[in-house]
Amino acid sequence: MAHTHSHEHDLIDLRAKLRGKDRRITKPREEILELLGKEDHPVTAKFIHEKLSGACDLVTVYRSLKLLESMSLVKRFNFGDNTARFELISSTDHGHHHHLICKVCRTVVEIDECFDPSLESKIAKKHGFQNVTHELEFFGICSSCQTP
Amino acid sequence: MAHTHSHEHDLIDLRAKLRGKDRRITKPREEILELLGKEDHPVTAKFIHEKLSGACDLVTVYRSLKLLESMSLVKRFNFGDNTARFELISSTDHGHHHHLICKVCRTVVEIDECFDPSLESKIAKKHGFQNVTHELEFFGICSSCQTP
DNA sequence: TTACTTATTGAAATAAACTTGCAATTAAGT
DNA sequence: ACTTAATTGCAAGTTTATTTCAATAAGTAA
Repeated sequence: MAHTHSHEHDLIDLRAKLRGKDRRITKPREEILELLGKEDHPVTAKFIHEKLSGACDLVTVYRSLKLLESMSLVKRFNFGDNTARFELISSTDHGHHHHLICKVCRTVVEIDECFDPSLESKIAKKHGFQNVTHELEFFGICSSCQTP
Repeated sequence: MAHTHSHEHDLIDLRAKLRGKDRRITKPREEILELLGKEDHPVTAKFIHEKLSGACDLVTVYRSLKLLESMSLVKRFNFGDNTARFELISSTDHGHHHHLICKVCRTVVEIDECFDPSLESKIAKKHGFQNVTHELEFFGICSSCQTP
């Protein structure tokens, strides 16, 4: 999904959001954003660090991702393996979409479909919650991993 | 959901599933199952260990939970905080249900509702996946934590 | 019951993901 | 260019979970 909008635009976003906030545009932040712009699926902090091969410390990757997440430029996903994965938030879906993950080879497919939003408002109303969102991931066995 | 069936029944399940499998019924396994039978929401391994206060080692809790999960007696959930939570699988929903979690106080509500299963089969078919399941959790702000 | 076999446990060490403290660095305003 | 404070790198520390291995105990058979 990340590839659906240019990373020039992400950098503009970054600059706009940082301006007048006692925050700075730094090389690591730009590089991480640029890398995420080229990835089609959520990636781990470790992956980013390795891809950037020494451009910055792993600690800086963690810190930058946390900042970018707090600025709604990046979204954190959880595929149930105790490792956070990060994806650029696209302007088309505002970061709200899901994934289909192969339980065998861990291949990831981006999913556009979602259930009807009325389910969410129904649940919110029933339990007196506000600002209800959801995290949804699908798991299965991809065609390559199916035993005939 | 766990409280919807008696833990006597879980122990029968445990014995039945372990029988003739080179596996043994042990005190830690029985105690963990019994404890889970009393909990209404998923709990962490650490929580179980503390509640059992020295009855067994934390390592044994991890190992037992893994075994119970592999025997489909217990289900693992992920609330996005990099800590696995475990819940007894009830006979009514076979462990398939979801949660609504308050982002502020982390209160958990068990949710019976789910979206139409046709979405899942549609996604499976579209991408050539088999045995597609999903993990879904809702997040929001509970009535107590809403600022007026 | 007792003896035997081996699954299971506890304790310590290890692994992996992530965070924190602090001195050195560097972005950005004047 | 100078100054200030946000940011980085490095080392050390946390937290969650796994592995190794000798000691223990569950199940079986005599």
